[in-house]
Amino acid sequence: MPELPEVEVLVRYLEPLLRNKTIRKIGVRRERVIAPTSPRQLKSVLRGTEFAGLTRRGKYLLFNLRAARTAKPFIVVGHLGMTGRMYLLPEKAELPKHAAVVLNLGKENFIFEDTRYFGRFTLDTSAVENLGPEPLSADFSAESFSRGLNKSSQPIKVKLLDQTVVAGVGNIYASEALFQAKVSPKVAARRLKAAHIERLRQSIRAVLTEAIAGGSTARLDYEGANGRDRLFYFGSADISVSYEERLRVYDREGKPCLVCGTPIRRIVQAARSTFYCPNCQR
DNA sequence: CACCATGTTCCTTG
DNA sequence: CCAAGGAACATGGT
Repeated sequence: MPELPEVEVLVRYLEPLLRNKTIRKIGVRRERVIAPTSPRQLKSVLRGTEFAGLTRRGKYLLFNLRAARTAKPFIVVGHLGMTGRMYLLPEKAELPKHAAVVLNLGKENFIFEDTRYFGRFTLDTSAVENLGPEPLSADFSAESFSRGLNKSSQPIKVKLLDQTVVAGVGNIYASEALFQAKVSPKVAARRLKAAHIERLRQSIRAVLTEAIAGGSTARLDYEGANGRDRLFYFGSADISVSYEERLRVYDREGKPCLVCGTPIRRIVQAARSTFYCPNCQR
């Protein structure tokens, strides 16, 4: 699931479901995802606390909690890694195979499921402190973006994945933004002209904004153990258009560019796939 | 068996 | 100390 738009959609979906609920029991089924917090530490800190709110920073979820008695606020940092999901299930429902953390809220359980266990649900907030500006905020200015790029010899596509330059862009939307801006993924970040940087900045914003409006990309529904779908589509988000259809270049190797018809190319940069149109992006 | 996957961190090298 | 490149993490799909 995880780039900024998917996390944003998830946060909006979960926030009203969690607000004011009390954590009664904490189950840690995979210690790696809470590291460096220990299971006993997590349990002693979380037990009896209430969800005060849920926000997002880059691809991270920030669970704002307050101790019931003292009302002392603190934060749990969540991250979905590559395959993480978060949702509620009835207390009696069978837990999914890869449930990493389970919080009992009374009649329902909050589930953090992650097949690859690359995600996080931890008291350690250090990862969030090194993030660059939020791409949809005024902090992500032309000056800030230029500063983030102008010293780097790395290809711009690779640099867009650097979360200290701008927070929340991942492998899919990096290709999408470059395609929309008509910027080659291969050009060294420091070689980009001001006009290109500005076009790319606007495209990053547009692509992320559109994806949030689209509701979600990867599906947020959970397939129950018995094969029945438990739907986790949210609100009035329009899901009539599929994930693949909303992406204009990602995963379209060999298919015609939607602008000029040239076959889309796939290359590997920093061990990740990049998709681009060799004609439009130069 | 081979290769691919929405991410981050750690280690090495220069 | 910094930048860059690559491996590692862990599981599943095709």
